[in-house]
Formats: sequence, structure tokens, C-alpha cells
Amino acid sequence: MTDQKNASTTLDGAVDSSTSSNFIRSKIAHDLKEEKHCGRVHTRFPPEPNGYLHIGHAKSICLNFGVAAENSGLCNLRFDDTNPEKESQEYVDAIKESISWLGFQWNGDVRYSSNYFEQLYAFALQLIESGKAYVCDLGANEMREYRGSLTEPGRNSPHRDRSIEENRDLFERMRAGEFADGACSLRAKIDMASPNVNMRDPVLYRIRHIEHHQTGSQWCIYPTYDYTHCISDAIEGITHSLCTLEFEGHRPLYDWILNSLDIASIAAASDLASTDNDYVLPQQTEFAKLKLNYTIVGKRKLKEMVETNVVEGWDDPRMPTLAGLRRRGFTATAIRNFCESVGVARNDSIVDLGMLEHAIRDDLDKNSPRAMCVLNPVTVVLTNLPDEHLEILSMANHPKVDEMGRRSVPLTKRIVIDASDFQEVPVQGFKRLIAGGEVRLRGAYVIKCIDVIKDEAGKLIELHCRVDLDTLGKKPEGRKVKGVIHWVSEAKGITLSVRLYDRLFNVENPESKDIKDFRECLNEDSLVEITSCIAEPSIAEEGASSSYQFEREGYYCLDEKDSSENKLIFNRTITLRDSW
RNA sequence: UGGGGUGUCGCCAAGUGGUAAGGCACAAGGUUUUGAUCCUUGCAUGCGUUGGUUCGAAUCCAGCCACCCCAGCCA
Repeated sequence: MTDQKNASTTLDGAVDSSTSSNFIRSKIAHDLKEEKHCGRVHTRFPPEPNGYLHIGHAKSICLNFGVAAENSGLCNLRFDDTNPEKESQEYVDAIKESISWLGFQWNGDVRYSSNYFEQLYAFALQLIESGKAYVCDLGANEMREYRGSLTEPGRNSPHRDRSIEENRDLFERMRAGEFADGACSLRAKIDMASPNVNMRDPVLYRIRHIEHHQTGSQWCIYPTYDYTHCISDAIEGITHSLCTLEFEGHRPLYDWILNSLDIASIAAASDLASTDNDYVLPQQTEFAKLKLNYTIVGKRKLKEMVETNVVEGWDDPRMPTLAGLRRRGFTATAIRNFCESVGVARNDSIVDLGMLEHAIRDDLDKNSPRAMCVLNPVTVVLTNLPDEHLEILSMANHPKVDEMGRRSVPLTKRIVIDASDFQEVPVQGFKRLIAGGEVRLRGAYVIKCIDVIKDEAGKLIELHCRVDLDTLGKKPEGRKVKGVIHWVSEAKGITLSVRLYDRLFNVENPESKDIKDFRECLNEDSLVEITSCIAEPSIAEEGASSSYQFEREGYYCLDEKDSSENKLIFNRTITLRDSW
């Protein structure tokens, strides 16, 4: 397991404690008051290990772990691994890693639905014995025909009335491997005419002669989600089974399965068997998924983006995965605050990316040390300084937090400033350096541009400026200088690369049905790399932070994966707000 | 067209019959050696719509409209 200590990358690690009411919190409070589950609150986060976790999962994680913690309850981590075809150990590991990073600790050992395969099988036998399940030989296509449509009832399978003995025998032989994939399945005997198509004799078990990442070749029949999920919840003593809205129509099935089983046998198979709690069945409650504009959170599409190299991997900093956001420089605190601010409701909604951006700026502003880095360097010669001038200036690491200490910044005769901070003929409202004008060098002196040096083609070579030596730490006399720009010593600065990230898609809703292929709306400029940036030397010193606010530019973090000792690469997490 | 859901400010979202919280965004001021942060102010006579009940309705009732989910041996 990963270290939970470093879960939060912030200094204080505080998550906003201001929580607002939502219908799930209210329901739990109500259930507690009624002593519905003997005062217990036990939730679970149940991902299928078929991909990496993304920002949408973060909402569910925060909800499940959050409501448990708020009520002195527990939250399990359970991998819903009933479809080995799409799953892998790599995903299991990545998911655990992301949850820990977010700062949550699951109750006890990691669970797997596959832990319960033997119990699930026994319960299936129980259903067969009570005449509530049967083995059906219909193929997938035939089954679809028999199911009817949204407006027409289905028809009973010709195998629906097999005897209990025959069903038991067939099911045992399914397990024993006597049948090929798809040859038959175990189905619940409910109602082929139900207006809820989920209740038209759903499949409980299917045959798959395939290796499972947890159980190897032990099984060749695998239980379906609908059959597995409710029973797994019941076994783990889950009180509140929280899931997203699309499972709403499955709730009657969730309840049907649990109510069709002998409750004493469920209680006996459950984690609560050895306690003196009265056994109460879990209840499913649905909430709306988190969607973000300009973002795709569909696992299938994210996977496709990885596989077709639209991005460089699941942890590409442009990805909405937790691994990607982390590499981009998002903190766990920011993500948790964001999830809290978004709330939990039943409305289909698309949250504005601005909310996520606010959450990360808010956290980083409070906790990131400041440094100066010039992205597009232009040389400035401070003409009235001696050639060998070397002055060490002390600057605060944070403008408001003294405890973050100070750093040393060298000033030399030749420095660099950003190309965008100089305009020979300024546009209206420009308050940086202009020919003949003055500007403050952040943390240092006021300088005045006295000469603009160009080559024959008119291309800017360098700027000659005079330093007003009487302006260190004080305002110049008799005039006001409104502009402040950042700078770095040309000789003492260190060269590094910076990756500027932007949204991956240039349309608000890349998951909209009007868009056939997400490739149509890819933002070509989602990654721009600049390789000749110059930063103050403190960022490469022993014990330096891995994330900074590069003043006047934005928040950046070291890319640990691609940086090497002689080549630092910083990822831009987010720009500063820019109201100019 | 069957069933299940949802409609409160540009985006989230509280609100559960007593006269529309909050956040984001936006706008205007102020502070500032980051055009950042911070502070202050503004931002729904209105709660999909039409009727009804009531002294009083976003909240209750009826109709209508819009959108979402369900016809995998996926989850």
C-alpha cells in the first residue's frame, strides 16, 4: 500500500469542513434516528478494475468515505470483479493507489466480489431449490427476442419450467465446465411481462472459460453485476449502498434477489454473523454522476484515448484521471474540496470546469512557495552595474505566510525578463516595461529602459536599462511605478522545460451525442512545451519544493516521471487568474 | 408509444406550506513590489409551464412541456 501520510500535498492538508446538506446525508441521519441499522453506517466504494479512477469516481469516493467518517462508520473498498474479460491487476493496483493518495483509508482488507464466488454459488443453488432460478439454453440473440421491447412484454423462455432437479444438475454441470461459453445461463425467474425490462428474467450466471486476475482458472461461470452486487453488500454488512442514477431501474432487482433468499442464511454468511447486531438488509440509493464540461469521463473513451495515443497514458497530465490530475499538480485537498463544493443531488448536471480550477488555485495559493521563472527570456543589461556585480537578495517564499521562510535570489548585471513584459510601443493599459519607461523588478529595484538593441532585421536583441539603486525595498521618490515584473539572473538562473497544458477538448460537451468521434473536437494546443525557460536557482537546490507558484505565471509542479538531474521539466497545473 | 427519474440565477446547489442560503462565474470599487491573493458591493418580485387548493405555494393537487436512464450472457 502507498503511504497515506503523503496523501495531501498541501501544508495544512485541511479539507473544507463546511459541509452542506444533501439528500443522502439527510437519509442517513434519518435512518440513524430510527435506529434502522442498529446505529451503524457502513458504505463501500465498489469500482470494477477495468480502468483508472477519474474525477467522477472522486465524487463517489468522497461521498462514500465521507458519510461513513461523519457518522463514525466504516467504508469498504471492494473490487467488483465479476467480468474478468475487461479487468486486470494493473487497474487494481492503480485504483488502490489513487484512493490512498486522495487521503482515504478503507476498512480492513481490500475486498473482491470474487472473494464471495463460493457463497454466491451457494445462494444460486438456494434460488434454484426455491424455484426462483432456472438454467436457460437460449442464445444471446434469442434471449433478446424473447425479452420483448420497451413497449411490448417479453415471452417466457421454453426452458423456464425445468424441474428443480434438472436445474440443479445443469447448474452444477455449468460450474464443472461441461458447457461452452454462451451455451446456457442461469436466470432469475421473475416476470417476462414486467414493465421494467430489468426484471424480465435477468441472467445471474454466464459461462466464460477465462482466467480471472484473482481466482485464476478456478471458475468458468461468473455471476453478473446484478446478482453479485446486492449479495456482496449484504455479506459485508453494508447499510447504505450508494450508486449512480443509471442503476435506479435495477433497484427492484437488487431488492428482489435479497428478498428471495433466506435472510437467516444471508445473516449467517455475513461479516455481522459473529456480532450481536440484528441483521438488516442493505439499501440502494442513487445519486447523479459528476460530469465536467470540456471533459470526458467515460471510461471506455478514456481507455480509447490511451490506446490510440491521443494522450501519453492514463497519467497524462491532461487526463481527468486521478493519476493524471496528480501529475498535473492537483492536490488531494483541492479535489476533495471540489467534490464537496459540487454537492450530491439527483439532477443530471454538468459542472463548470471553473469550479475545479477555483479549488486548485485556492489550495495552491495558500500552500505553494513562490519563485520566479521566465518562460520566454529576453536579455536585459543593467548598464550602471559593474560587470561582475553579484548581489544576493532575500525574498519571502510566500507573501502572507512568514512561516514558509525566505530564499536567496542572485542579481547580476545581465538578467532575463519575459518577452511579453516589454513593448516598445505599448498597447493601451500596458503597465510593464516600455522604451524609456520604468518598471519594478519584483523583489529588487526599479529600472528604466534607455535603449532597445535590435539587429538589422529589426529583431530585438537586448534591452539596456538603468537601475535606480535607491529603490530596494522602498518606493522611488517623486513618481510612482505601477508595473512589477519577474526576472532571473542570466548567468545564475537554471534552464528548464515547461509544459503548458490546456483543456483536451474545444467543445463544452465532448460526450454529447452530436459528436460521433471525440477526435473531431480535440484541442490541438492542449500541450505546448517550452524548452528554454530560465528559473531562479533556488528551485533546484537541496530540499527544494516540487511545486511552486511561478510568480505572475501560474502554478507549476515538477514532472517526476520525465525530469532528470540535468533536465528539469515542470508541468503547468493552472494559470493565475488574469483579469487584464 | 412501456417503466423509472429530473426540472430553483450563465454553472453547481440549499430549500420539505410562512414570503428564494451558499459556492463558482461575472461586474464595479478598495488594498497590494504577483494585472495574483485579500476586502467591499452588486447579481432570481423569481423556482419548466398552465391551472387549482390555501390567508399564504418553489414547496400540496391536476394537466402539459423538456431532458436523462432502461430492451448486454457489461458494470
